[in-house]
Amino acid sequence: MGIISYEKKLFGATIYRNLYSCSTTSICTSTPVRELFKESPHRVKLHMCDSYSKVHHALEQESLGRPSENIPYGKQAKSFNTYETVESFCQMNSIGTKPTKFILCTALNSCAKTLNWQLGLQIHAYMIHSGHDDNLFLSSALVDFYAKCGAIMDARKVFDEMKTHDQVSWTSFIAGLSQNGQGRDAFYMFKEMLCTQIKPNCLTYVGVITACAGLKEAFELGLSLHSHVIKFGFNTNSFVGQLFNDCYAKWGSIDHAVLLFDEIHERDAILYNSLISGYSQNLCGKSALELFMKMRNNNLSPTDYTFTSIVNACGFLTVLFQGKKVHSLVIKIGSERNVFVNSSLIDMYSKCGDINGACCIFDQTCEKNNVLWTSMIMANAQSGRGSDALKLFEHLLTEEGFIPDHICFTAVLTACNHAGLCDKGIEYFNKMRTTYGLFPDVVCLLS
DNA sequence: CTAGGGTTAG
Repeated sequence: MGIISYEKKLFGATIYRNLYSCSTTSICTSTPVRELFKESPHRVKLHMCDSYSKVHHALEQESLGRPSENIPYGKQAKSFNTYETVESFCQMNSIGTKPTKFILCTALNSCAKTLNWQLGLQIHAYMIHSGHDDNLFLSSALVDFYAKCGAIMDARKVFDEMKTHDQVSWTSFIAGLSQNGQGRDAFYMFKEMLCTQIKPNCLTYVGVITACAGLKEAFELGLSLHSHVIKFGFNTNSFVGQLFNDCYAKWGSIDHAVLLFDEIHERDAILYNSLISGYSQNLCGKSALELFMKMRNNNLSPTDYTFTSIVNACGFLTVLFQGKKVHSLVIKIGSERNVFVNSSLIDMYSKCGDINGACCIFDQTCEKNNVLWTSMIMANAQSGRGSDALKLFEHLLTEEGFIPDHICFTAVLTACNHAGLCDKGIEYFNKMRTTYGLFPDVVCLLS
């Protein structure tokens, strides 16, 4: 891993920076910008820039790409605006206009949404350079930016260095911790916030509930949070209601989830998706299908999320006719390229015994990933095509740089079992530990 | 004139 150095200019400020590789891991281990400003030859230096033409060129080479086609339909318009914001900002920069704190705030917000790490860093640099770094709005936006880019340590540093905190900065940081898998810390920060004068609002609750949903002792914490929410009257907020709905479904209390669902009167597609997924994950396929019909009767258009869960339910119920009907709707709505939907479809077709249907979906999917590949290996394995499954697996290893996980090995071992290739199975079982560092339980081999 | 939120697959 070599050291890559780069030079960036923004509004007359030049940043020199050394990075260990430009992969996303550098984001997590990055040095906070403020540190980089210390005068040191190998660190960042700030001085006046004489050529603005270089700026635009440098920025063009960065991650200012267009949003990919995978962005969910509903979010696309918003996302384009965000990209346009970044572009206008860069144009402003190239003609030498100085940005105001309002513009910086909007641009930083767009950087957070589009994960534009390089530009966000430069804005932070400019904030320090121009004395905007104690602005509450900008600091909150910065906390959000770092957290969204996965640099939670940097987010914490910005948060800690703020002179005063308000509702938004607390909420941004709590949400950031939660999004970075530090649910426990998010919960502690929430408790700390309750000790201050700043009162939480519904967005704060969204952050802390999401955090709590991923924890081991979630149920206990969730119940106390829920009573807290009811006490302060936030239970009528549809976001908060939906999250609890989701939590109860995740914890297996599907009855609780249904009660909550009935209490919410303004039901949007996401709320339906959430309960349909809850039914599907709790193996209540029939209820999932019924709710799906209800959703359609209410003129709510199904999304990729809906299809993924409902196809899953069809697979569980092994209702091929229903499954095919949903599949045609998938094509009609235009979700046939979504990798989540297609993994579910492959699984559904194979569970219903239609291996050719599964193969068709697999062949038609342009952007494949580990889960989709594993679905296809499993589909072959369970349809008695053990050797096809292994052929696919070997092809992926040699041609596609595929790194299998333990679920994939379960599929491979199932294939060996069905094809009667006991020796091969033991060979893979050993490879699992030696080559991939996966520690299987013996059940894997026995299956 | 500027900031923060929810749902999906093997």
